[in-house]
Amino acid sequence: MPAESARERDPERTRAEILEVATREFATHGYAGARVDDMAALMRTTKRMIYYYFGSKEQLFIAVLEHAYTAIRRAERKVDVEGLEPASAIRRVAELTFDHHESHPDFIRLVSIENIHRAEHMAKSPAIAELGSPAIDLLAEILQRGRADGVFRDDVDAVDVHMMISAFCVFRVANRHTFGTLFDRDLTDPALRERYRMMLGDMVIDYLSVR
Amino acid sequence: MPAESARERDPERTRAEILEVATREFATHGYAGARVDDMAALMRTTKRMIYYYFGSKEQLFIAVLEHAYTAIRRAERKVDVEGLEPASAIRRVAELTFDHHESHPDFIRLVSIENIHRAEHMAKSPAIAELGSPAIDLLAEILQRGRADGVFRDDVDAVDVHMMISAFCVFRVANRHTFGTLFDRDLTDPALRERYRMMLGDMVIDYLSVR
Amino acid sequence: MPAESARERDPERTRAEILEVATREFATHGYAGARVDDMAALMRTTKRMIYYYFGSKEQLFIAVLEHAYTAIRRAERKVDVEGLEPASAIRRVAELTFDHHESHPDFIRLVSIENIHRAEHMAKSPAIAELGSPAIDLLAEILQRGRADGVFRDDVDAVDVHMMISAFCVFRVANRHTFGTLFDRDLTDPALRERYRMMLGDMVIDYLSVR
Amino acid sequence: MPAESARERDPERTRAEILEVATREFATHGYAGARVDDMAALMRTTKRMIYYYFGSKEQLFIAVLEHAYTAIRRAERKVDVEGLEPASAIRRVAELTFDHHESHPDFIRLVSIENIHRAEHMAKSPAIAELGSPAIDLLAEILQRGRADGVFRDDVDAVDVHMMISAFCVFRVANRHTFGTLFDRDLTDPALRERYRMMLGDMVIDYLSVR
DNA sequence: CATGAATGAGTTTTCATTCAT
DNA sequence: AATGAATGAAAACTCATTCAT
Repeated sequence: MPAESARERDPERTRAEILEVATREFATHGYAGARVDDMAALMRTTKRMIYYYFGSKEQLFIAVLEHAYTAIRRAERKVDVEGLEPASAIRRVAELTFDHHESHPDFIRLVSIENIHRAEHMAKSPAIAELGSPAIDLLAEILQRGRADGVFRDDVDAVDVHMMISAFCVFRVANRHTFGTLFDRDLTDPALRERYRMMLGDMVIDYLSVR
Repeated sequence: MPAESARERDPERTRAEILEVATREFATHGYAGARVDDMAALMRTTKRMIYYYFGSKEQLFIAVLEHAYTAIRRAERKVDVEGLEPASAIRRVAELTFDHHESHPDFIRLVSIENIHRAEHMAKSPAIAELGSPAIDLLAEILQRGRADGVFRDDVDAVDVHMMISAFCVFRVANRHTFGTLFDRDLTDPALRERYRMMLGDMVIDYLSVR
Repeated sequence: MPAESARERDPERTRAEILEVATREFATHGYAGARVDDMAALMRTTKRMIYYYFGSKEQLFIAVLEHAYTAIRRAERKVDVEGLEPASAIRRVAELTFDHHESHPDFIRLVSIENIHRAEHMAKSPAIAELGSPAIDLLAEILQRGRADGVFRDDVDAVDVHMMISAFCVFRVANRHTFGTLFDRDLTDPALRERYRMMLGDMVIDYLSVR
Repeated sequence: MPAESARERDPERTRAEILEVATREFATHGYAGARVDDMAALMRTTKRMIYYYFGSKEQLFIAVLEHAYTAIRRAERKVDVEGLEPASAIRRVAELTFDHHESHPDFIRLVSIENIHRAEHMAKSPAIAELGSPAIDLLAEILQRGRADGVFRDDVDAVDVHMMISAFCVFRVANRHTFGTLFDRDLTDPALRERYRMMLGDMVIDYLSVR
């Protein structure tokens, strides 16, 4: 067994640390604004390792995106709406998205950044495409139930609902800085969290429900 | 009639051209990713003039933000909801935002970019703060009317409604690339435009209306 | 009589103002460090005038030097040592230099700056050469008297004495910053002025006097 | 034996070479007048390395100052006046300063330059402050001996004497260009060196000695 | 696996000077 | 006599990436 030196000899852990630091740096400064040197300075390993494991700044960014999307897809797969009536089920899916974005602001920022770059990096990642979209599948299923029950309108599909939910959740986190500056309201103020969480659910349900 | 020489003597025009090209470049590549050299190459004037008029890349970006926000605030001030009942008035405000974002994708991108930078540039611009928020004022007025008529719920304020509207409009444009890649739906497809425009109005009205 | 516009129509005064501002800026920042733009910003007239009157940054600097040297030579010509015995006369010349340097720190700085540039600008100015050196002439005369009286040593000439005096006076002002930082003594502290003034006189007289 | 390749792998040597070239360039052209590009052109390494090792032009200049002051302080610590009577000891210290300045004109120029900048760079260097002032300590000790012997006046301290010595030595080197131009005497002419060296000693001793 | 040193090509910024009016 | 706009050349500084060990 090798001596426990300061320098890692654990490839998995080294890779994970690079990914973690890179996620933070890309999310904080954007793709072009992030510095490979700065990342290296924040690691126990050296800059050379970033290239050793990931090849280039761009590939590192792609890996960061893959990692972030894998996490949210995993969370989506865990939602359990069994036994819930359609409206409550939709609300639960919406709240899961709300909560995930609340607790993963870096993910939101990475998505904004990737949109600035027209999703060009994501397009290079087969891994992300392969993740599928559990939330869409789930929403589709709930919508169908709701329509069968006659409680949901039938001119809207799962992708639309997902868009509506995401728009609300993403905006609250992604645009909080300009919004807060312009309208003097911190959308992520913990004191307002429950209120916005409920507003989201109401908004989606009110829209979907046949009156 | 003056010859169209390389050497302009029209400061207003020079300034305006710089601002126009800079808006495009910043919107396209982000703050860090935009290149002052590239901007210069796209102008009739030279890079030196950018510094002559704006002092630095950062101040240029601030000027670009000011210009963009001035435009949307001006549009907001022009909305006329006189004679409309509250629900229709709200819908009109929502549609104005929808239309402005539809026709100013660069503005949306600049806002995303500025959020990546935590609104730090905007904070340095007194001009933006002084623009006020005509949309908020207008929404507040309509909401009050609606509540007086007993048709709107009373646990939501103008800033909330503005957020709800903006979230939908901004997301559709700002996140269309990742959304399109992941869910295979182009949110800005002209064929879908009317549908989303109506969805937005319905969403806001359904949410606001007392049942 | 022309209207009293903000813009000068008094060439002499414009020239004088440029020279005054330029002296300050060159003295403050050095030759390379001084900025033509900054000078212009500190004037009532514009940058173009600097070129109109002086042709270039270098010629402006030369004019500044000429102006400064003219002033000290004029002061030197005014010293009156008639009726004073040699030692007192020498002391008076030394004190004149001391006082002039005390009250013209910008001159000292310009001289330091010109030495950094190996006196290359001064060499281009016939005007400075034509000023002569009243102090040297005066010192030569006093030295001769002193030697004739048998009170002064005879292995030293006027240029040496001038050097000795200048070294003391110039160093005190020119090197006060590094000296003050390193040895925690402000050589230009007004409280120490009389002391150093006397030290200078004693030093020169003690050295010159035959024991 | 390693080949003399363009790509050095000897950081100590690289750093030393940068410092050496930078000293020359700053001393020759002043702080603002020195060009980082020019320095790079004079090295085996590239401009990028200057920033790699020193971070900025200013920090490079500070390092140059530190290096220069370290050298003179080291020389001062080596003076040995044991067994010498006070007057001879003082003379030896003065001559050491004279000789060091004679052989380090770049140092003198750097000090002039730093004074043009009001010692602002030096102030940022803790290293320089920590060097202490061996010459002052030594002079203090000799002065005390001389006063105890009744041969030295007692109204002058070590800092004053150091100033007097430095003024003479520094002026001769620092101001030789303007002085030479104006009075047609090259103060650093080798033929005059012994004469000025003796003049300095005489000057200090004559001044200090009780008659 | 791991590393500190090194680098070419670019990136922002500055500056003395000149032009058209 | 005077001016605001304009500029080419150069300056400081940065960055992703690679090399020798």
